[in-house]
Amino acid sequence: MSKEKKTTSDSSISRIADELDISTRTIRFYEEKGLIRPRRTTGNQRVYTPRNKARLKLIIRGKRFGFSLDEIAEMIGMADADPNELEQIEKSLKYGDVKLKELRERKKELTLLEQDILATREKLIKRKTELEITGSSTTKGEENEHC
Amino acid sequence: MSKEKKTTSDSSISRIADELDISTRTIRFYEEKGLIRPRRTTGNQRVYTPRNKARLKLIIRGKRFGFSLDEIAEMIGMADADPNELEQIEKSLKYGDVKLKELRERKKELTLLEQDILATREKLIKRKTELEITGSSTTKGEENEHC
DNA sequence: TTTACAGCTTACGTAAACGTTAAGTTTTTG
DNA sequence: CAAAAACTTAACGTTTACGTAAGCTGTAAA
Repeated sequence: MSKEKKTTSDSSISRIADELDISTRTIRFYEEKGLIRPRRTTGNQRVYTPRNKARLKLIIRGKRFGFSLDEIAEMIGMADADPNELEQIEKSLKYGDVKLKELRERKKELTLLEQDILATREKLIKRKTELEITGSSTTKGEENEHC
Repeated sequence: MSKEKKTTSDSSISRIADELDISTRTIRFYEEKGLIRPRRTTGNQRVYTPRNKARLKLIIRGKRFGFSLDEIAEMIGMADADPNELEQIEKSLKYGDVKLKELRERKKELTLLEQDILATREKLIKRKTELEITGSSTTKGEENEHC
């Protein structure tokens, strides 16, 4: 009976773009790639539900970890994938598991990267202190290698 | 007195490429960008020390987190930056700190992403179970939205 | 020594992920 | 109701991060 829900929280593409700090072009691009599929008004303009917005956030988050859009698509499921197809569900599940593993791998690497940066930091500070103490005439040798 | 060290562990570009599972082109490209600067033989061929190799690993690791090569360069320091320049050191330190913060931010988001995928997983499993129980005639309504 | 392979530089090609007009439609607002 | 703001599709432009091929040189093995 109540088919049209003016949920108020639904918003236009530019509002969403503002809120998520991305361009409208980017949002449309993600739609082109099949990552989202917002409803349209009678005038063919895009309408985004909070659900759609959450999905966009998810995409953005995935991107920050170096995943390509294609990878993200497979991770969170294409917007036009039929959720009634068992086969499709199985596939998504399997892919999700693989990605979870990858994700945890990266979690470890993240720590390693952090340590690398910290190590570089230490060396820089040491070198800095050296320079500050010895004044400025310490051009010993021609060792041109550093971290 | 002993200037030339044939450290045996030093290796050619193709060996390194193999070991790190990247192309020689990629390695040369990183050099073009100023990220590494290996020594050369008298015949002008590139020689990579373990140190150089470690640096490459670091670059690769950074890339896996969606950092651009330019960002990585600033994070770990350009290969041709003069380490005697105090100003340069200060700059690198500051940038490193910024990146450390970013990195920790991402660490948190990584967990969020993980949870998102787990949530999707749960829903998929639920849906799957539903489908398996009801046989195949559950086209209730036209709810065409999903995670 | 010769030959074949690995490496070097130079340079054009390409895919991904948008940016940027352009030209027309819809919706909002004075 | 008409102007202005927001939206639409379409298409070409741009940057990043390499791929690939050409043409030459150095180097290891027969």
